[in-house]
Amino acid sequence: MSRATSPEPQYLKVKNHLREGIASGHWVAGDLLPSEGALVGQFEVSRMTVNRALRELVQEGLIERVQGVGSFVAQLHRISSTLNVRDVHEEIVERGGQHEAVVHALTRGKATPQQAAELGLKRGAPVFLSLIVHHENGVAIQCEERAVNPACAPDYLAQDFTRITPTHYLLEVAPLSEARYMIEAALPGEVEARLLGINRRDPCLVVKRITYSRGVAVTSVKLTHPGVRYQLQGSFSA
Amino acid sequence: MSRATSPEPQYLKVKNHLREGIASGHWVAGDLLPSEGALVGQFEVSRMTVNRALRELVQEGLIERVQGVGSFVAQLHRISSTLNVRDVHEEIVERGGQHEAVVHALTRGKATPQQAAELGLKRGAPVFLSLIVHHENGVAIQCEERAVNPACAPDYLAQDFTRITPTHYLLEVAPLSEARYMIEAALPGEVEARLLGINRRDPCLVVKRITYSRGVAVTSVKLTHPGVRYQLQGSFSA
DNA sequence: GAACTCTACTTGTCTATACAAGTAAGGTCA
DNA sequence: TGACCTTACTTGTATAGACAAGTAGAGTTC
Repeated sequence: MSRATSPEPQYLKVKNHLREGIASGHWVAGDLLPSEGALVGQFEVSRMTVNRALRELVQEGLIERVQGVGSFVAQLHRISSTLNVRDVHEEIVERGGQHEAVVHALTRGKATPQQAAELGLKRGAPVFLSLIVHHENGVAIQCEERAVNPACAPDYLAQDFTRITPTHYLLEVAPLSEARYMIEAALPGEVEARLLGINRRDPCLVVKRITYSRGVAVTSVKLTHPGVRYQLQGSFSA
Repeated sequence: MSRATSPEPQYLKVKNHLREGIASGHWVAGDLLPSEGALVGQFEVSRMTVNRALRELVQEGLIERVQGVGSFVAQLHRISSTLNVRDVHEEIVERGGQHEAVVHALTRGKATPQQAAELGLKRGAPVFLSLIVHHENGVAIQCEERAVNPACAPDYLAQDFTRITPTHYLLEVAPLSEARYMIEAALPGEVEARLLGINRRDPCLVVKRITYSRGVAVTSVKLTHPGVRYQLQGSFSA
């Protein structure tokens, strides 16, 4: 091998050795892996280096370790992956498309019982509401219905959401600490169908999300996408 | 508990200090964080300990580091989360429900062009096909249409899929190394509608997934769920 | 002004060592 | 047999020091 590229760090050698052994089936789920001491001897590196490799494999979910016992190949019976629920603006721009947002409503309202429950407010308490449709190259691809906790974003109603998305603005105002989401297929309501320019019998992919900042619910949002024009997709490697 | 809790490790103190500073907005996205040397002085620990804290924060996506420059608060403008695409059996059992699988087809067939492309086979090459409907407490909640690469699971057709799910079996036979998935809303085909006992106008949540083992495509599957009875959901904290 | 060098500071990796804490197995003793 | 102790081995954490590699800015030279 030429020395042009920087040499692979030692801890990566150990890590890759174990990763390949697991991927190839040399060790299968539940198997006991070599101890740190054994790997130190095999690779002639210090224990800290081996330890780093093993710790990172734990963080990646590939192995499990038990103090006093050993390291084992993790059970991989759940397929877990990173799904990015992205800011629609970034997503469109990344695809090379043109993003346009149309603000259909931006008002103060009273919390419905559901909104109150989601945001941790009292029924009828004031909330900020927005209804925005996002277009990609002129085609509507997302209807965004949002309720915002006024305490977290007092200036929400003064923003120009044709220039910055609510997602983006809220992440700046209230740092994200936690989120809950739900994905389902549903038929659009009358409003959504009209705004998206689709038939009421066309299936839609609906993402509902509540985001929290420092334990306080900031906003709940319902994103409705025409099923034929929008897919969530991703990939991962374990 | 009468026993005193073990003292918090030093690296966690550093980590939590930074995490709280970011969560509270003391540092916002893009800000320069204290250098390793500064944290060493502040916490009176060794540089390796500080380094571990910072490396783990990188792996968690909270900060970014540039050699020779410094450590910065990461831009958190994409909400990223771990979505578990679970084995339907585990999922139902965990909810306390009763799982039943009905095998409607389990045969050898010839790869359609799409199946061939997905599995990396030639058009018309032999593939194993299965069509299974999963019920929860007697109600159909998932229609599983699967094509399997015979080279990866030669005994696929001999399995009893009323006792073990294909997902579970295939994960045992071919260790998972990579997966691609796609989630969309769509109307069911005639077969899916009949098997799920729903109307052809009822929206469905469709998950398509191709899984790989050691770089070889093992199986492609289309999971159709009645929109009204099934949701993907999850949560995460950053 | 432009190109260059030097320096200070940063992160990236690695070592040798140390002690703590948890587990398992074997031996001892009542 | 059963309770206890010892021992060997494992992982978890922490240290002080070292060198490599990358960056930015100040100063120097042309």
